[in-house]
Amino acid sequence: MSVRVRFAPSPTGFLHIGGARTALFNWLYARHTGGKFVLRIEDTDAARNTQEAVEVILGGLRWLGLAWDEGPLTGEATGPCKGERGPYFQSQRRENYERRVEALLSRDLAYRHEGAVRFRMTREPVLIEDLIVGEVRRELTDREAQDPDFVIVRSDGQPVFHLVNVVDDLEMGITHVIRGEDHLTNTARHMALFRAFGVAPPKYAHIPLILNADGSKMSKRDQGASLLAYLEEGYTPEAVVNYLCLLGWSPKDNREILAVPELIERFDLPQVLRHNARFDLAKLQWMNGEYVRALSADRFRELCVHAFARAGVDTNRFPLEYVKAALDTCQGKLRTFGEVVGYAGFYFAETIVYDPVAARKDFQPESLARLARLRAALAGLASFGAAELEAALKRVAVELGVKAGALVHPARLACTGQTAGPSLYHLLEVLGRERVIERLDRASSWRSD
RNA sequence: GACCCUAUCGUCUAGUGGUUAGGACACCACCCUUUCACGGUGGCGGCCGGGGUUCGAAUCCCCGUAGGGUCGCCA
Repeated sequence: MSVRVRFAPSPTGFLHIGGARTALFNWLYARHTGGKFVLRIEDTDAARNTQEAVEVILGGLRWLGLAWDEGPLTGEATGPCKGERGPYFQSQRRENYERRVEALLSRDLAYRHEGAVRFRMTREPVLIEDLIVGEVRRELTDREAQDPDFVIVRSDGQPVFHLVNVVDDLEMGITHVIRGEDHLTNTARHMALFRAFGVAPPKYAHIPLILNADGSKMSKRDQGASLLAYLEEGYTPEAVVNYLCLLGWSPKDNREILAVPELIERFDLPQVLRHNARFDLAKLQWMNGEYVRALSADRFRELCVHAFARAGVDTNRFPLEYVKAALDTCQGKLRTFGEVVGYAGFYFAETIVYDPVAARKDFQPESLARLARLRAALAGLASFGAAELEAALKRVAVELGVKAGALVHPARLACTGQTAGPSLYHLLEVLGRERVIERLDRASSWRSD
């Protein structure tokens, strides 16, 4: 039997990082087993579902590179889809639910009550054979013991999650339900529903949840909970995928950096952990840095330009060669592209802002006097290349009887406003004589206040 | 309140009865170096607690404790 898994998000206008990982695990499992990955939109709650909200999900999955074999092609519920088991929007599957509810009603497996339809839930404990958690014997809670039945169609006629989820999984031929552990205890209801429809339930695999750094539940509003935020802050999808994989799954051989083909080859359900994991931004940043460093020069520049554009800096105002040269001095220095704006913004700023603490330290009168000597030397340089600049600076340092650092630090601050940045000599070359002289002159008139 | 899941350095994890409990991130120190980053070397740091089982428990069992989840006419 060929594997069919699905990701079934509700379009809330938001793609949770935990949801993204659920999608990833489903996708990896499908690719690993040669099965199909289905995307189904659970838009039963019409009020808060919009086309844009669906696009957020599609965009997020596409960014991560999680291509679905079946499902919507656009955010429009009545729009084009691929796959033979559609529609893939629950809002378009109304008749399926009605037909199934009728079947249950006719066999007295469900009943009408105050306008709603309720399912006759089994009173017996339900045994769940979970592929990750193992065997779970789910007993009724005290509230359920009083009335185990549950609503499957609301009095307004809208079918409820438990019903639509099961009907769709059944009709779409889903073989493995890989979802968050928050659904584990709901699974008893779902299995009972499958049995009521006369079919064996799919296999279940409940994956642990992703928690905040402090161990609390990561909800929508928490920092870093939105997948989109990582796109916006300049992370690469490869790094996010790699990091997300390592949350709740382990290749078990101490490897950390794993490319997608390798993940597909090695990922499997038995190695999924059983305990929740906390989201560690510092590790993601490190991992992203690993990927950023491995990027080609072209892709690196492209992503830098995007980051600047998002920050409102239009690098197109500058000559292409200048932009390329400027960004090339940042290669290997960044962890995320969001950082490039602060790191290399001085290349594209009219007037730079000095780090106040550094200015008090590096713009002492004696430093400014040395800077004046450096300015004179640089102004007369025949060639403004990094090698010549370095030689000139060191020559001036010798003449002044100071270490190179006594010139390097004030010069860096004067030209970039910062204490950290690209190689000084290279950034001076890129900036060019005119800008450099201009910035050295401006620094010379700096006064503490 | 009831039910379910879980528990190894701060974090992510390896470990499945005998290991000096390993790795990665973070942190600290030193080296490299024009800054930063990278890289290198070293360091700090852990089996939640208590009972068993066993010649021997991080590992198996029980009880606590803690964290998470669920018990909706939300998904």
